[in-house]
Amino acid sequence: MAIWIQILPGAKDPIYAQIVDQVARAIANGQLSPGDRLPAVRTLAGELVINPNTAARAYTILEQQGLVHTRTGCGTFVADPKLRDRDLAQLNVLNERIDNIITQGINLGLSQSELDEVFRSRQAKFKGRGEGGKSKNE
Amino acid sequence: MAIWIQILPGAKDPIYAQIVDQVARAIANGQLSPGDRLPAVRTLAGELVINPNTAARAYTILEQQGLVHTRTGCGTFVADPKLRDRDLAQLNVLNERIDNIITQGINLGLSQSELDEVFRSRQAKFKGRGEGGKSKNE
Amino acid sequence: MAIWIQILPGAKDPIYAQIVDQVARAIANGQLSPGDRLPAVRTLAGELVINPNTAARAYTILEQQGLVHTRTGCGTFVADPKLRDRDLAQLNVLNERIDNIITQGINLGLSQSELDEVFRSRQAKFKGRGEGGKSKNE
Amino acid sequence: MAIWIQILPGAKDPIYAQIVDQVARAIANGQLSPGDRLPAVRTLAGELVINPNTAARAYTILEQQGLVHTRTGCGTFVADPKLRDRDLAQLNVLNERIDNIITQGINLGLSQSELDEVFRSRQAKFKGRGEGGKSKNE
DNA sequence: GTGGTCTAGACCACA
DNA sequence: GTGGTCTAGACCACG
Repeated sequence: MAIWIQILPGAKDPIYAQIVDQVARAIANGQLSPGDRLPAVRTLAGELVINPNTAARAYTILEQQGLVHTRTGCGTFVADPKLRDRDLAQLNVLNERIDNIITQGINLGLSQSELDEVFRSRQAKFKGRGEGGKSKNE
Repeated sequence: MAIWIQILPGAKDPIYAQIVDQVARAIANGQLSPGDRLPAVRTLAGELVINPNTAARAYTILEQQGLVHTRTGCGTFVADPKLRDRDLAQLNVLNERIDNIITQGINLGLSQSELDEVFRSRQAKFKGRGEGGKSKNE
Repeated sequence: MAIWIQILPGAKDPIYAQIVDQVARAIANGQLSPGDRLPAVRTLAGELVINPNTAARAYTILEQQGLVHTRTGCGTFVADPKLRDRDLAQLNVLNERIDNIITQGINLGLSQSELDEVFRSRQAKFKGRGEGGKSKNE
Repeated sequence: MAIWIQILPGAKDPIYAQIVDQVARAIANGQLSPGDRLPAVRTLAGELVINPNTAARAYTILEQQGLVHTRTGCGTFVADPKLRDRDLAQLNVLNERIDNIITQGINLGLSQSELDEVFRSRQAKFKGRGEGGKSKNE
């Protein structure tokens, strides 16, 4: 698997955040599975033509989020979901972000049913994981 | 109506963005209606103890988003939703943000049905507007 | 208040971690109170004769831990304890660290009562905060 | 007794440190008694699927700490506690680590009594050794 | 070869 | 002036 991460130079998000987003999304939709190895920091930096520090920063954040685990001298790997700690603070962040989206949707003129439909259609693209029962108490 | 905008010291968003968010949300859930007048820039800046430039920047962004319109010498008013045109670029931004939320939810361990439930419960808090007729063809 | 942080060049902990530890300790024992301003990144870096990036990294970690909040263009301030999220994952880390300490103490030849006495004597030096009732449900 | 050491993929500590910690803890709580033989370096490395150098490094550190002694050609054995001398430098390290724990506990919102209770409850799990006579003057 | 740390110095957004 | 981001390039610990 080559490197599928893309950096948009004109984006408002900083480079390291773009990497974090794309890796997180790949994990969420199953393109990356637990145990999969991410490209080495220097490799990724070389491919994307960015500084290795910037790539390393993205990996550090992913590790803090519990999505990957890193072993010096060995590499960076997608973490096992069973080992991820559920962070209540992150759930609050999620609620806040959902409210912001609903706000934007309404002010864009979408009705509630339209917004709901949009949400479901986007969600349908994440069939790789997430369904199949409450993972909360596993 | 006094000023109900709150600047949170621990927030990650810059002050001007917090103002934009809260005004947009107030419009979305009906706390602010079309034609309502926003406090003057100087008034707002005085109440929140912030730099007037910061307050002015927030109003500028709200105007760019088409949520308010400003009459020099008169004040700033909530815009009429019928006059807002749906910006395709903004819809793309919305889709992008929805994908980010779904990603975060899944990686937090929520199933699709759980995530859907969370989305609906947050949406229920925006009863002021949004439902009651497709605004698509207005 | 001048800068009281000290960097030990021969320490095993990296510089940024030493700063984090000392600021966290100052907050814990009341030398720093909520709302107090930390020295600017560049100021601290200049005083300690380290790179500004290293100082900034320490502040970033303190912010992630919820001990300080940072406002670009304004500075870095000790956070209000009431606004700090209680992180269950951090409690697990705490338990792990306590087990490590007890292990080290026992293998050093201390009896349980001796170890207990040591713990209490160190704890007595943190009278600034922490006592006065369960802060859990406030 | 088979090998009970576990390498956790998500741990922040390097592999050799994880081995040191677990052996030290097993000695502290009595799972390993003086004279017990540790698995050979090659055996341990084979079972844990790690580099033999890594396993050897762990044993070297344990020997430097005085917790085990190695007889070339014979094996590695848990040392007799009577032969361990208390290292003043190590006691200072212990105090430093205790201070760090108290700091973290207070900043997590625990009161002194709560923190004390946590410490005692963890300590109760180390009943195998440590109590039953001041080892101070041995 | 892997990631982690540090330095040096630049540019930008925010207030 | 504040912190945030990025680059360039060096050194070290781990395996």
